[in-house]
Amino acid sequence: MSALIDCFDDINKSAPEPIYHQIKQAIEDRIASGEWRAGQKLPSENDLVVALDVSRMTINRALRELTQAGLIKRVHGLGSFVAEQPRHASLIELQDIALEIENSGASHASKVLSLESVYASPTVTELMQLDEGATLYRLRAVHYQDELPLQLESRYVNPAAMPDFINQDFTRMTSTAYLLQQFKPDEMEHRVRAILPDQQTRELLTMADGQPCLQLTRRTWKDEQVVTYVTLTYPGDRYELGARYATDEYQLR
Amino acid sequence: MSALIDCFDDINKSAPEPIYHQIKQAIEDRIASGEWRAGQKLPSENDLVVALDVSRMTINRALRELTQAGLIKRVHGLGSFVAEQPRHASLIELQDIALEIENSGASHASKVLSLESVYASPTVTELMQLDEGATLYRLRAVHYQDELPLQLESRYVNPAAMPDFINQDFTRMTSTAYLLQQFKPDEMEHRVRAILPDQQTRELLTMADGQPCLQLTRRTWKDEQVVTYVTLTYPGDRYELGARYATDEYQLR
DNA sequence: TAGTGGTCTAGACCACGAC
DNA sequence: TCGTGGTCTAGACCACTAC
Repeated sequence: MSALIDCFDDINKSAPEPIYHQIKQAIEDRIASGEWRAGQKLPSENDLVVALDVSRMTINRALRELTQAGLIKRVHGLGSFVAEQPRHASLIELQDIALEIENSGASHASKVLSLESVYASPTVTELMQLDEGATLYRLRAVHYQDELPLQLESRYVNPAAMPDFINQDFTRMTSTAYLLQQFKPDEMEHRVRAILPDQQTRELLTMADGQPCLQLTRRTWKDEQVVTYVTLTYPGDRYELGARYATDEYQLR
Repeated sequence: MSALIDCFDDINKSAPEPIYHQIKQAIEDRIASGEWRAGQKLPSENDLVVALDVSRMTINRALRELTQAGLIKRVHGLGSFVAEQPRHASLIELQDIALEIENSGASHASKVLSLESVYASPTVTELMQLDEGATLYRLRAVHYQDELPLQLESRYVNPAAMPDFINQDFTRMTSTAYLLQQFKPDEMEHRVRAILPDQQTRELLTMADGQPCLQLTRRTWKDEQVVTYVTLTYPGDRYELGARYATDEYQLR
């Protein structure tokens, strides 16, 4: 067990970051990197108390929150284990389309249709809580899964929050990857609809006549400000959104 | 402040239910009942320590988890407050369609098309993790918003988990309300698609030709067992799914 | 019986917000 | 300055699991 514990050298008790948070992060990293595999037993709370020289309550909080996040499973009397299935929850998580496609074993490519500065329409002004006459960055792009178009992205970005957005090369990195690297949203809103695409959308997604699209719109906030408003349109016969999770983490009504 | 606190008489330290959980429940109840309104200040942790005669760590855990659940907001140095907007998150929460419709100010009605015991098809057998040749309860119903059909419900229920399901009168209570009253799911899975409805579905939902449907399928687990598998089909032009939430509560990747 | 996690206590120090 | 929440400690008792 000591080999598992040695790697916690990076806990710094005098850092501004709370200790329980450092512990969570360290464990998350080890699971994400594959160093700790699904089903593997974690060090016990007492092991960690000794190894890290912190109180058991602190360890307990870190492990409890990891359980709530679905990363580990705990069994009373037995121990803590890396969770079997990392839940896939694209409905409620921000996931980079490129990663999503590549994780499924396919190859991702994208084509930027336009990246420009535009005046906000009244609708967008309201949705993004802007002042009248504001300018916005607008990106339109198509994402391909193995040569087949899978997603049409139409994104507005608030220049006040992301001034460099317009200078990026989004053929090299997706807009989602760029934005996630720039900020962590405080709040998100998702809406999902079934629509009939207009002719342009149908052509961009190479869809047959009469086929429906799944359309997801998302707004994200940072510091009470709408940073980005994006509409993602998918061919109905090639894509579905999904989410699976333990219900402890959510409020039922 | 004492008036706020008096109502916590129902905390029982020797009950099997953990104290922090009883406190959470008591506060949830008061918010749900409207007794505590949005924006209202809660008693401070120290107030509650004195009033309930429990340790501050216990109070803190209850309030912290309520914060994670989005029911209250806490401001360092200021206090705890009932959250402004009860998030609407029908994408990730189980919500009774009748309540959802009535909360929007419309009237709800439903028609039961069939409620019967059937042999599980191979597909359903796999989706519900059953043994071959198992029998299931199946409910088909249409839900109306102000006379206009809004949802077609096609539900399979595991009789091993819910033996009395087939004896209920689902014209008086929705299946969701019944099931939520019977159990709290451990785990849920959602999938969302855009589809073209078949003719029967189109007629049941009184939809125009060529219009798409939004289709949500959901499986819920209790004790490692699939309890119910439901397909909810909505007219694409009359319904959208939505969710808004603080991102603290979720894992980003 | 020994090891595990679940919960709880009674203190403590600190940073933040309002005054 | 005072009251607030954020975090942490060093113990404790208990229930569960495996042996």
